[in-house]
Amino acid sequence: MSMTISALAKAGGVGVETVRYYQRRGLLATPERGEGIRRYGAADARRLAFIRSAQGAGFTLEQIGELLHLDAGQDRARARELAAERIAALDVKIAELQAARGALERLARQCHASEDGPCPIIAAFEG
Amino acid sequence: MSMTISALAKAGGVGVETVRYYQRRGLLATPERGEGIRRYGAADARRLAFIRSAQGAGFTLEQIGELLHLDAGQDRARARELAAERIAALDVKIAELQAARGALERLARQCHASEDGPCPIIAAFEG
DNA sequence: CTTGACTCCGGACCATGGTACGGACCCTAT
DNA sequence: ATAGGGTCCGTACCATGGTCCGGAGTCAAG
Repeated sequence: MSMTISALAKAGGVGVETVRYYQRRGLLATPERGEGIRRYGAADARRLAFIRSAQGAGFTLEQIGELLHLDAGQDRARARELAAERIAALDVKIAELQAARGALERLARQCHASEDGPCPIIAAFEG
Repeated sequence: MSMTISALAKAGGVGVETVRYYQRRGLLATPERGEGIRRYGAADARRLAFIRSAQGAGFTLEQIGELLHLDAGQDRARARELAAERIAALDVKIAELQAARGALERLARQCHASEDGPCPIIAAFEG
């Protein structure tokens, strides 16, 4: 079960350059090249999936690096701490976005309702 | 009611350099300097507030520039279009963040519950 | 009328997360 | 064995949204 870098990239849904970038960042290992080309395995694919998944949860690559170096259970307290921080940050962000969404929707409706005078969408932000 | 650039920046809760950056981007006007220093007025402050506010709603500076050039009611259809696009994008983003939050919280609880074996927070992302 | 703070301006620099380039090498099918 | 694609690697570049720098000019208080 060994892949080339492009197979790994495809498996992770990223470009080859992105894999190489993650290697430079220390997020993915760079296997030895045994007289030829580097070969990647299932562990690399899982790690890449982890990175994309954690990224989807809003972790930065730096935080993901830390998570990765926590090395599966060695420091669960720290992992939980990072998770808690992230949850709090997500709560703030979600609330912000919901507020923005509500405001925008209200404005779009107002704009639709009155065809004359200044556009409420533009006017409203100025307050 | 005239301000210096730093008063304007302070009023908008940004740094002087940010004001100057917005001027370069064409988001804020650069008043004439009548034999001396540039002076800013309430209109500039409102415009700056608009920018920050729209930014809070997730618009990029480029989109804000477009909004601004729509010039208060000249093209309400386009303004509504931009708002609708933004609302849709916000919905997607909010859903993503909520999913991430749920997953993280579940994992943190699991991690707390079982002190041995691999840390679920780390293990889970690998799926 | 000098001193210290503020302003002006162009250009360089920063962080984040990649993406592209180019020459050398390797691998596989024909 | 040779053509084509894929890989390797360093380096440069990209977009976004700023942030800082240095030298010259300006302004207000003492």
